[in-house]
Amino acid sequence: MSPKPMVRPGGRSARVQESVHAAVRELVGEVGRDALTVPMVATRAGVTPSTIYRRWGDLQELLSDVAVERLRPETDPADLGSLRADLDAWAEQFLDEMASPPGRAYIRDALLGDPDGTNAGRCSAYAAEQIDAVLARAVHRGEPVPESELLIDRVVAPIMYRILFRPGRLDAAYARELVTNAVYALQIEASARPTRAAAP
Amino acid sequence: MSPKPMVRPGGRSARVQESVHAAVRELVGEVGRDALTVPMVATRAGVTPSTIYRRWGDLQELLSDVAVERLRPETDPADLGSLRADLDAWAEQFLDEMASPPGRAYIRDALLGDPDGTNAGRCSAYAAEQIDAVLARAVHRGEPVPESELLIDRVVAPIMYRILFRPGRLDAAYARELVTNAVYALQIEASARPTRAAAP
DNA sequence: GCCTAGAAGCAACAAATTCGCGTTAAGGTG
DNA sequence: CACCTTAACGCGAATTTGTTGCTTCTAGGC
Repeated sequence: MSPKPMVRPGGRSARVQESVHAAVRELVGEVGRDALTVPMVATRAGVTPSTIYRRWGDLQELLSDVAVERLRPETDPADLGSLRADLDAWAEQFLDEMASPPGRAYIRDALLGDPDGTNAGRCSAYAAEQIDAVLARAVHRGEPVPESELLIDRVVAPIMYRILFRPGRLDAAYARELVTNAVYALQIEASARPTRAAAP
Repeated sequence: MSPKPMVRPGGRSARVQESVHAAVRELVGEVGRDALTVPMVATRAGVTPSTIYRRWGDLQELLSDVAVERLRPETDPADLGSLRADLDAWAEQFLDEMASPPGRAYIRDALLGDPDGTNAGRCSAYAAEQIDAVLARAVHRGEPVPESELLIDRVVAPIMYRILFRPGRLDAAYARELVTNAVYALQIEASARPTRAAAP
């Protein structure tokens, strides 16, 4: 389906892939994402359109590819000494990047040209890896930690849902609030199950 | 941008809109969503292609339109006598509909051809309305209720996030779990703080 | 240094999209 | 109720985009 599975790792194929990706990035900056066309990208990349059609199928899958590439976090989450601080910082940065206009565009593109959900899965995996890294450090420090699934449901999901479905704005305070609630749930769980629980 | 904002409410425009929507629904069933083309829809609807291009811009925006129409809930949430029961039932049905293959397809389409987020906003509004209806009934019964924002963050968002980004399955137990946790948070809040009760 | 096969180029073709312009018919007005 | 105004539709030509069969190239294996 996605005609891109195994690009020959080296050689001409790799050069073409890189050249096409670069062309997309340049042209998005120059003429805007909406004015892009496959022939335009092909010309800039110095390849024939049929090459792009054969390898990516259509413009959307190509853009999806490029978008996922850009959504890949390039740095590990900062280590600020405590779970809470790490999560706050990570969530704020995550929200910032994802809710920014280019971030939103990348998310949309990634979902768009993705018939089988591969690219979407990759995006959620990136977030999960970052969270796992933070949790692993906390475990190493001896702190109690929540399930990473809980953090995905309570922090990542609401942010993404609002970005995709709701018009309103998102600020760092919201990210911290989500983290607070998630961690608060942890404290409850840790202290006692029944109705009454200690306040922080 | 979306050339559909003010359709002349009655008369020819309305007939064309209905005819085109119907053509899309029929053809999706007959040839499949991926084989659809604008000229094909136009022929079936008895309209010229340029009409569709002028009014919807492209196939994606048209599909987005049709998808939102289909995502509109057609019935009020059931009244089972308690907040908890109503929420459980609603969440299960919501998950069922959204996570089903056609549901996933509609969600994707709705997001896809939606440059300004109007249609996405409509989707989230549908869910919010349903939840508000459930909450309003609970308030009327004198039950303590959570903010509807909390339910959106804790129940709707995780479901939608998983549908869009994660490969795994979703079952009714997951929906109930989300509701449980959201309502559990309410109990904590209610016991730790004084207020927030009925005021219809 | 050959083979082999996947990938890219080329070119002709088919299909989709855009556009100018004349026509139709909602909805408002006197 | 006849008349106007104008958004929306139809038509067809012009342009652009997407597809396909075949050839040529080259990476990777022997």
